[in-house]
Amino acid sequence: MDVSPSYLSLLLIRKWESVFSLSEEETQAIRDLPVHTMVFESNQDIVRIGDCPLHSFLVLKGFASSYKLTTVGDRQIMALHIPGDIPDLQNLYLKRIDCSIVSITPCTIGFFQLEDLRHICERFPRISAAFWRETLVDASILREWVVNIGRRDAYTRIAHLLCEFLVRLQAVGLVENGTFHFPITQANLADATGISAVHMSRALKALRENGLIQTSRMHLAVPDLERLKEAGEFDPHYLHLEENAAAGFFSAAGSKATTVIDDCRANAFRG
Amino acid sequence: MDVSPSYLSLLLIRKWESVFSLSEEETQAIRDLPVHTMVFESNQDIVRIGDCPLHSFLVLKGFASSYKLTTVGDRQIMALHIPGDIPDLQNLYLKRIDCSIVSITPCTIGFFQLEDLRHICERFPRISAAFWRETLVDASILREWVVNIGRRDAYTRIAHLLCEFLVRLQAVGLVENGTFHFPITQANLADATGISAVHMSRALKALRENGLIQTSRMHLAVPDLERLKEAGEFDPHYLHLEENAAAGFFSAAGSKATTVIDDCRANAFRG
DNA sequence: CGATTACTTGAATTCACTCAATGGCGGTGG
DNA sequence: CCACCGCCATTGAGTGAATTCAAGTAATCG
Repeated sequence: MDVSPSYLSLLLIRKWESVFSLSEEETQAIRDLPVHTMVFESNQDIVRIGDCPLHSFLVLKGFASSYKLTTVGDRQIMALHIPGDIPDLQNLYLKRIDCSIVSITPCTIGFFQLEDLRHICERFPRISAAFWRETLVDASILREWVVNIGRRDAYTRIAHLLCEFLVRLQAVGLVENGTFHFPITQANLADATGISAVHMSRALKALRENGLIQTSRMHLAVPDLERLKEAGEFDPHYLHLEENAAAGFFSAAGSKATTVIDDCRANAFRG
Repeated sequence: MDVSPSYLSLLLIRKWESVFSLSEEETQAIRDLPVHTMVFESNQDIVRIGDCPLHSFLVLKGFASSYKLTTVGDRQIMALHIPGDIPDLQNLYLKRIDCSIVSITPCTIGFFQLEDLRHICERFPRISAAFWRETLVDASILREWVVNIGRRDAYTRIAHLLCEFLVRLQAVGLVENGTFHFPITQANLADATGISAVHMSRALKALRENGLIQTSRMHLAVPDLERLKEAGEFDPHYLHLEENAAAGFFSAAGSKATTVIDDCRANAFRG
């Protein structure tokens, strides 16, 4: 599949209009953002810790993760990125990249210049706020991860992570009947939850035996989301979805707001 | 001690000028931000999870922490806040507060209206960027916390936390000869590192016996920071300090940049 | 001075880890 | 088409780090 640059902007616009209704001029500015598409294999570093960033990128297809290595060589994943995410948006105003980002499945990535983005943010406060908000939601997810890893046992922790993943995928239309494409190894899940790969296998088995999940090679099914939420102590508030009322941040909002381009949604991510 | 509103703005200005050099107009806008000062006892909630925020606040004196409770009642602290921090800046563009913030020592707090802040950010892109950057650094710290809690053992984890605390305090001039005011209970430290209070006691003892730290009731001394850094696998890059070069984000920077008001620094926080 | 809170220490337990071996699946190449 | 290799997942056994429970000490405060 090929992905046109203009399609990229649709993704961004769609994502935000639930929160900020953008004017014609604003959406046009986003459309004009030059984007360069690239495809990655699994397990390829997209950006590396310590580098000085000139670009940022949007995930169009596939999953990626942010991670760091300890001096002992252990790996910790601190974020999972799904289509529609801008995993390294934080680099917009940070000089050095503080964590590496790697594709965990084959990925289609849209790169753009940070400088271009900074210019847009300077000119359009509302777009700036929309991007800013993205990074704030990411931080909120990180806070929940700290709680999850710090205070919940492996079983609960994994249930929580899977709930989060499902709900986020749902928000971009990648879940059907509680089932979604899930080509993520147990080793990756272990690195994301701070447990060992062996224990991950055992805990997943327990979740399976309790009927909370069904796993196949490439897919994961959640027959009863409510039960999984309960098992994972999952409360979706921290994801800050469905906050359309937040549009009120700019009460005297600009000119004519664009209507959503809805049909870009469903077909978008599915391969 | 009393803290004048104008003093608050000095704090902010000082903090940022190392990264963004602000124009007269911009510093004035910050000075004009109406601020309301308030004093809190230890262990008082300053903001509560679930509320809809209208204000944000700056820590002027004392320490605070962001936390959440699990359904079992366990507590996890996901951020420690020191003077100069704006702990809930994330609420600027999030509708609901996703974690509570509590004073862990007596605190002097400066409140301001989020609406006022949004207006400033709309008018001054560089101020917006400066605030934004604050939230990005907070997120970077959260990522490191995920690594710390997820992949390091208790001993290393605590050493790391103490290093971070020391380095951050150093940046606002609150450390003398490796010694700083540290009226934080072991229970709080335990909640911040995701271990039990009992184990915290044991691990601190080990750190003491290895000569890495000296504890007294209200103070903590680090005789050899390099050794503690090594023990904690601590690399300060993630704090994104000393990035003055980042001023280059706005190459065609505005009018005449203000000079630092240096003397506001040392006397500021000390009680 | 008694009450409360913070810290320490010991003992037993448990959750999760490491090490190690095995089984399954998918791709590759003879 | 089958044999082989590599990756991933599983399972068992033994270990270990951190937990809970419990008791006791030290410091602080009204």
